[in-house]
Amino acid sequence: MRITARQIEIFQMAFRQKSTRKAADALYISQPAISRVVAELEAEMGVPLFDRAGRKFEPTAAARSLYTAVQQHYQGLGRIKDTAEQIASGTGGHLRVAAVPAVADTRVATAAGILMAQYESLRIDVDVLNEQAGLAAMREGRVDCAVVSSDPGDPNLVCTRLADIQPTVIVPPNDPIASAQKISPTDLAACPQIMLPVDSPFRRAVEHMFDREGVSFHVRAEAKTQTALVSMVAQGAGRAIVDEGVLSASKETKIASLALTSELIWPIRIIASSVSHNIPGLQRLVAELQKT
Amino acid sequence: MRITARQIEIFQMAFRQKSTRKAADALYISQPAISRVVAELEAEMGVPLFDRAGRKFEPTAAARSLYTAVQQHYQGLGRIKDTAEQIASGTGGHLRVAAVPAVADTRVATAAGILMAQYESLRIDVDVLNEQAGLAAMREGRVDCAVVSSDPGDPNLVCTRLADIQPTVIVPPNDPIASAQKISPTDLAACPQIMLPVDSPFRRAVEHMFDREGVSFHVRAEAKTQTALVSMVAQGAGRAIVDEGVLSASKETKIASLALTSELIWPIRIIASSVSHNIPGLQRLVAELQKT
DNA sequence: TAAAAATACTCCATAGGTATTTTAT
DNA sequence: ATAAAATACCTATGGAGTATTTTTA
Repeated sequence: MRITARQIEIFQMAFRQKSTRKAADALYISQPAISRVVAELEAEMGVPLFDRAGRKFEPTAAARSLYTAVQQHYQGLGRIKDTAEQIASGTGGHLRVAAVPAVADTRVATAAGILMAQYESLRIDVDVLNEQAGLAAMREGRVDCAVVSSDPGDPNLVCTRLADIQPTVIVPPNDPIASAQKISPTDLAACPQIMLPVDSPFRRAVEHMFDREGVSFHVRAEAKTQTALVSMVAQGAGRAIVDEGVLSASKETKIASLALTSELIWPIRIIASSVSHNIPGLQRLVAELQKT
Repeated sequence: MRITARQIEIFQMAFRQKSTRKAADALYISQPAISRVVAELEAEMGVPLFDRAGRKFEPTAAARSLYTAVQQHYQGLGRIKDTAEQIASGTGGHLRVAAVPAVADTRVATAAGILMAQYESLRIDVDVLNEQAGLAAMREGRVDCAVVSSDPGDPNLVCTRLADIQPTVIVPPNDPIASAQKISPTDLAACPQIMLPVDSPFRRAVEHMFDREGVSFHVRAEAKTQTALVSMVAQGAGRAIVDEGVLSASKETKIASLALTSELIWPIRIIASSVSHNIPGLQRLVAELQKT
């Protein structure tokens, strides 16, 4: 038995209208087309679907049964079309993002949250992976894009630079330097720092700054994410350098923030395959990340 | 956006196989056909679905999103085809039957029960309507067939005669005649009868028998269905003439049954429009009713 | 006789095929 | 050099149209 989508659509309308003429008008096709397709379907099933006694066109019991089944099981291509349109507009679908610890739970999570709040049927999973792991996950197809710091320079990958991170020093409120506006790396290094793990590019950027200034520092503790860093500082565990963005993301009040006198440039980039890059959902995410 | 069922089917396979070649083999069509249809779908959506870096053919994030949606919302025509096959074989669908009181809750209900037990997806609704009401319901399309006694002789209707009802006299066990084998209408009329309503053809058949024998009878009570008749007799309320079939259908033990010395011929027929008559589900019902 | 469905035919859009080219292992 | 995908081109099926016939209210 060979049943086509068109046959079902025409059958549905014929059943509802109980007339080939009306069904034809409703579907903007000719009356003989309805006649033909319904006859075809009947021949295919070997069962009469309409009773053409006189000039009537009444559904039989078989037609009612079929119609019920069609209503239950066949939303047709309508749903698919809707979903396809959402995917095409970037307002639907499922994106998997890898992000380095420095931004995963702040900028990326915020952007993902904003988009998901805005678009009901959009899903964005954020995975916290360091730079190498993130790029590896992308190549293995486990994520669709990766937010990292350095440009891998792979011609197959599209690399978009987002707003640079603005580093801020955070200290507990009772810290002697809490009331200052700015702080130099030398002053900062007087106390041990709470830092991200050594494999974090942001950690390396911080280390590089201290090196440049000829200042040595001590590690008080390590935390895996920026928010963990903030929590530790809020508990009075010590000082840390974080992305400015984390302060707006966290509701923590028991911290003071100061600017650094020395420049600490740490770019963030989003990497995707040149093909995936064109996917509207991803473009929306990039746009959202660039707003900050 | 114009998406066809074929595009979705081909996309599904291409996604699963991650290869145009393998998808082509799986669908028994040529490789270029896959290439073309996938390219078409991408053009239609304006979104790349596969990453053809090198000679790879890897689904993009958009493709995964679309595939998930397709899996969730599109069983395609498969389900419809299955249902259509069930309707075509008479093992599925929905039949609405009108039946006169004499047989509704006995023969018809039994046949419907047997078929529904046998075929999970077959539904048979039985409505108890007298002859005129049943035929009217059929003409108005409220039922698909009617089980009645007389042949309406309408050329648009197909009338199939089922096995005639075998009338039996039922009496309470303590009735003086309970131990007899046969009973004459005259003996029967000595006590008042419990009967079906006057509009029942079976009631008229019984009345006709008494008339023919020149015997007058009294009505002790009226009951709407055969099983109600049986219950009343079992409680000792009096005697009744019923269809033999009701005895096998009811589990009532507190009754005795006797044959009649006089003939009481009461045919039953099933009526359907000449078109509905060809519906396999109905034919199965007729076959089941004829077994008795 | 008018309205509804069926039939006869014609056409063309497209799904699919074959042959070939391109590209990356 | 080979395997995979894309491209070019051709064909045939069937979906849909117009014109017409049949049938019954």
